[in-house]
Amino acid sequence: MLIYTCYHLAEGNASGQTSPTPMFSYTPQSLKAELNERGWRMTPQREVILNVFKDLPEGRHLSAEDLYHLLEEQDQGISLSTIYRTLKLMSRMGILRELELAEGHKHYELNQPYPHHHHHLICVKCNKTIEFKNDSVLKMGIKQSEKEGYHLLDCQLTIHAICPSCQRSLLPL
Amino acid sequence: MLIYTCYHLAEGNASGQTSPTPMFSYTPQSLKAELNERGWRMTPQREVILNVFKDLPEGRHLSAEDLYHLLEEQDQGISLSTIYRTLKLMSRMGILRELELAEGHKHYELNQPYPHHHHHLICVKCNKTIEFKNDSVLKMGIKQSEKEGYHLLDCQLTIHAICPSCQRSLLPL
DNA sequence: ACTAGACTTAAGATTTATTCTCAATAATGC
DNA sequence: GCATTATTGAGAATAAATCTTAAGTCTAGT
Repeated sequence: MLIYTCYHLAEGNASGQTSPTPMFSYTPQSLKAELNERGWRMTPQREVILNVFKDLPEGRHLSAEDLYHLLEEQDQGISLSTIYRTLKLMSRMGILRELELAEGHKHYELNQPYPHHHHHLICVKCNKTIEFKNDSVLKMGIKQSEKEGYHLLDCQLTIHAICPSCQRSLLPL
Repeated sequence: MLIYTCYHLAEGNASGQTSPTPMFSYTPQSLKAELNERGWRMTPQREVILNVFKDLPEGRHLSAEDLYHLLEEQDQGISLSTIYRTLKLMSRMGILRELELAEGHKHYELNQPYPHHHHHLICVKCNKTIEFKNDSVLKMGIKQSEKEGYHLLDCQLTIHAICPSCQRSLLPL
């Protein structure tokens, strides 16, 4: 069920790993399998949330509130506590990545493997965000975590900067 | 007063830039100069906070609360609002970098230029954090922000992973 | 299938980091 | 020096995220 793993990029994939494979494309079935393996359970809520992220167009990401309202509109309402718990769970499993983009709250997106894996360039003034890809960054993340014996979940290069139009603007900060 | 700028790493430094130089070593004097240039003011509180970070050993980083208590102990107490305002200001100026390490709150450290610039590998279970250096990541950050015409402030590769001992542990999540 | 037991959910209260408000203070430019 | 205006301090206010608890539901084992 392993579709693309980012390890394809690594030279000496030291695999043999039994623990969850990072940056892997999940289906409801594989999610259930992995949850059960750890004594956890699949629930309709978890499936709904996984599917929302799988259907999200590339480059879209959601906050907990966003997801809550989106599901409410679709009459698939899930409580906010469950949303928060599930986002955290799926991030820790490597299914979602937690993004710290604009101020104040986290956003989530599917943790896509190579070649969809990408990074963010953020304007600290207007919060405009540009996504960009860079395979060598991912390679270095893999190398570094292997070197320390860590099991990679996510690897993101975040660049804080000031965009051209904000450089021109006279607004403070 | 420019000591090291990370642009030394870049090939075609397109400088001529008048706006604040990123990843530059600040002194109270240069901070005052830059504040005044923008119509802002130097204050004793800002100087105290800058100095705390300059005196911090490499690898140490502080939360707003940490800084508040540290200054309280040194009888240089500064109000929490001012702490928060100053940390944000200095991050936006590129003096400090905002780190999203453990859960729940931000940490700050001096935004050191090459060759002190570094990244973080974080265990999502125990929050153990390893710093590592990688010049090419910085180079790519510079390249990417130049390409988009952004003015670089900070560039950090954050790797979320599970450390060896947490891989062995049976604890949930 | 059925059942027991453990995990999960919903709802709302609660916590905690961070921002906001506003009067008093102090840095800056003239 | 002085007027102007940014900044501070104190506490109130906000907002994201977590916790609590009872009720519901998934899973493994019979």
